[in-house]
Amino acid sequence: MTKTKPAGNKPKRDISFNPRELEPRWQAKWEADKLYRAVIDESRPKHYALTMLPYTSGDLHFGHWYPMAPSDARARFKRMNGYNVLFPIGFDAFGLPAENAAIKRGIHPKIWTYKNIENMRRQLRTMGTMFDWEREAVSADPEYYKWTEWFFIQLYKHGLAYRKMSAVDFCPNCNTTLAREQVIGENRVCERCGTPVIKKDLEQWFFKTTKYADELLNFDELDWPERVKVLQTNWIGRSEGASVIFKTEAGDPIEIFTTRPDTLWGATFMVFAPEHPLVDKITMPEQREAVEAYKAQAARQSDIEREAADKEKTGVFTGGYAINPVNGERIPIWIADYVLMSYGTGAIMAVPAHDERDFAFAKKYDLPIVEVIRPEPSPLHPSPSGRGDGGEGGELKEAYIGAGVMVNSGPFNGTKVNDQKGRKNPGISAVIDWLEQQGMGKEAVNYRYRDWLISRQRYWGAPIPMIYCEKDGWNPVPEDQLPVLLPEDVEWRPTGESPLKLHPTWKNTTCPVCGGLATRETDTMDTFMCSSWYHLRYLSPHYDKGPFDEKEYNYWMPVDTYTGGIEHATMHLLYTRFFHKALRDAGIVEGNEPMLQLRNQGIILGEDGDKMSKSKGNVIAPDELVAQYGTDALRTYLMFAYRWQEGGPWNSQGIDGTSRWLRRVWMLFTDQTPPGSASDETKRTLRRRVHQTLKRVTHDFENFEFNTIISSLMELLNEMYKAREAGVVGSSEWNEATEIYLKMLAPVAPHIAEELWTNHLGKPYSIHQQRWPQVDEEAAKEDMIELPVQINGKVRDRITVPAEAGEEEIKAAALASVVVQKYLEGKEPKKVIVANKRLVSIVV
RNA sequence: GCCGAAGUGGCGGAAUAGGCAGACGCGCACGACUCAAAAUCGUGUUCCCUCCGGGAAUGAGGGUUCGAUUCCCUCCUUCGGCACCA
Repeated sequence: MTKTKPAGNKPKRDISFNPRELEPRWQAKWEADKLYRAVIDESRPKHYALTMLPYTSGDLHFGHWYPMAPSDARARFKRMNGYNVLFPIGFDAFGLPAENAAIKRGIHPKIWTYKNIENMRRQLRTMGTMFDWEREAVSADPEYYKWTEWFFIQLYKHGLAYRKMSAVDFCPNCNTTLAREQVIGENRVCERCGTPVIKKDLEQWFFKTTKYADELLNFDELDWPERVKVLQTNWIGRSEGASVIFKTEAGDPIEIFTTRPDTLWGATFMVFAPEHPLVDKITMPEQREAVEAYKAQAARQSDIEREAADKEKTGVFTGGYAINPVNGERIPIWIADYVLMSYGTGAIMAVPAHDERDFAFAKKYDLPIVEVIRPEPSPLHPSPSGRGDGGEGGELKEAYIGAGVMVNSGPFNGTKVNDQKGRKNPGISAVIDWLEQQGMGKEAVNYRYRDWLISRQRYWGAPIPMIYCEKDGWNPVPEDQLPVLLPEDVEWRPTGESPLKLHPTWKNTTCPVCGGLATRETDTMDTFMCSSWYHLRYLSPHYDKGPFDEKEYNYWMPVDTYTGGIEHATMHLLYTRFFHKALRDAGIVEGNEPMLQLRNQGIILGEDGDKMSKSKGNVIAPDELVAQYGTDALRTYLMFAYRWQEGGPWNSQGIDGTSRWLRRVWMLFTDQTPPGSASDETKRTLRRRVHQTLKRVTHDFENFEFNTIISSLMELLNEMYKAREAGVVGSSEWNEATEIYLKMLAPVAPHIAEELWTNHLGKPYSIHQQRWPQVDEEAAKEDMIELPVQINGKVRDRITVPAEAGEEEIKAAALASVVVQKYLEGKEPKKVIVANKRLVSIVV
């Protein structure tokens, strides 16, 4: 046979491609062979790839597939690159839906949860992931939550868990208190159920997350998305300033926090939150009635009403006065609901001339306004801004917030103030130093961040292992008595009250200190506590001498790559960082951060562009699609169709594209094509394309650019079809191409790659134990390069030159072009630029 | 109001370091195969014009540059977060 004619070379088609048959077959074999078992191997570098564990809702949907399948592909890629990869999975198994099912349908949460886990395990297996199932951990197993309880006790012993009475967020639908992070948006709704939360005064357990506020703001060791870092930074809300002690006329100290100590001389009144403890003491008899009425009204209002920024300010005078320490002025004390007890000290100095809120308040109640920062006249603004008549002594029209010079400020007159915060502002810095010398105040930092409220008035969670005794107060359950098991014989009230409270005997116990009668804490822990350390439990899920086996910890931790949704930026991702730092200080773990690299996937929307939800009827069920197209097609669709970090709407026709591609891969590898006699040039070109693709795919895997991995593989497949037509089959280049192609395919479509590798190419099982191929840089290089030639910015011609041609050579070739000559009309070009050997630009 | 991200064909999206805009795929159109359809294969597919050839175009406007999707400024739109935070 000489030149292979396409027509005479119709390959015999193997139409046996049947993912529904081959996928389960390989899944069973891999599992039987323990192919993905991850065990410590000091001879290889480790890679801990973690994806957020699913809640046991009972059904795996695209919200699970989308982070997991591409993460699996990347974990497989890492494994082929010589890493010993740990890619575990488990279940976040405590939580309210289980309890709601119990209330509604009378199924015990434990039964509901574990039945769901069974189904989810089955679904997860159909995904074809390399999860090491022997490391599976379930947070509702006593062998797991024993250690959740143990961690609580360790935090308690290190002073990081405490109990306090305060006004807390309460979800009336979920019937439990919530952490501040779990109250979402300006409507202040419950993170789980969307019900607006209310405030309640309750005594609850907290973790001292604020102790780590500053450290949590430091992301130096983290390769995390900028977005997450910004969200966490804003959430913590650090502001720098000073704390200053004012005094009441009776001499009681009033501590305030201010970011503008440079405006202290302009404080013309003070405002307390209505709940401030000093209010009763300073209120004069004549004002008592009005103050009480105002307090009552503020208490009745919801937080949403009260915190609405555009609401007109209201307040009442207490009759009491304070002394401004910097100038001895006697200034009135008001109460107003725009001052919140929950931020700072619940009391402020009001500087109406330089704060919008204070200005509005002063205008409304006709309180004095004293200017203490005067803008410096500039050529652009000859008259100081904010003034009604532009002149000295004129009335301010609005608060002036900007830079200027201090006036009416005693020793600081003439000091410059810029618009920076804290010590970066010379005026603020000078005043802080002075306050400290005078003993009137000190430099201070305030945070928006609050301590983590951990108590939940629910049954289906890890019990808080604390015991209350009339005599000895609160004490932890002795560690040798852990776990405090959830009782199973409980009754459900439709009201949602915790069955632990109602259980007749469970809460009765003995005091670990005096041995007398005592009661258990009946609240359970926030489930975010369980998920704050699950990555540690995966290390040794059945270990019973501690939460994890140190040998495993030392080898695998920290997590190298963490994937999951951004919705947890200020919840789970902040909690788990806090948790790790707290454990570090308790001497339990090492290192400052638990997860070094984080990547967030986007969201797959319904075909209509809306969020997938049962009520909208736009949910796409993975189970049906696996049955129809096979797992490989589904995995590759999810990688190909979107920028992974962004997501987008589901397109049911899109999956035909990847399904077709895999079929074409199958055809190319299974067609019986007789060897041909392709030209050396054809073989060389094929080899070049293979190594160029390999280079690109390798790069894209590292960078989570899954969509271009698939498109590169599609392009190469098209090239390979052309090369086959040109008779390249039978050459060493062809054999190399097929081998490299399947290795590149293996992480994304593990089943078809294995079938073709083992059963059609007859290579040694398993492709998933092969090494990732090396890029041959020489082979990837082009011999000849084509350069566009621009004349005055427009492409007019193309020239082909040897890849190693120098700039002068390229210039000469460009100027020799007939087309270029035509445009030059015999004139000399003004400029000829050869840009990075990618383009020639001629200016005439 | 403040902070952040993003705007590219009918659609999803590509475009090392400022260098050929629209790769790859979906959809659509036409053709081949077929009695027919599906599947498959092939060709075409940003828009406009006088269709040889030329012009315009990456949310809008301006700037830097031989050259801008990419850098700078102003603005618009969408999405996300925070919000009386002293």
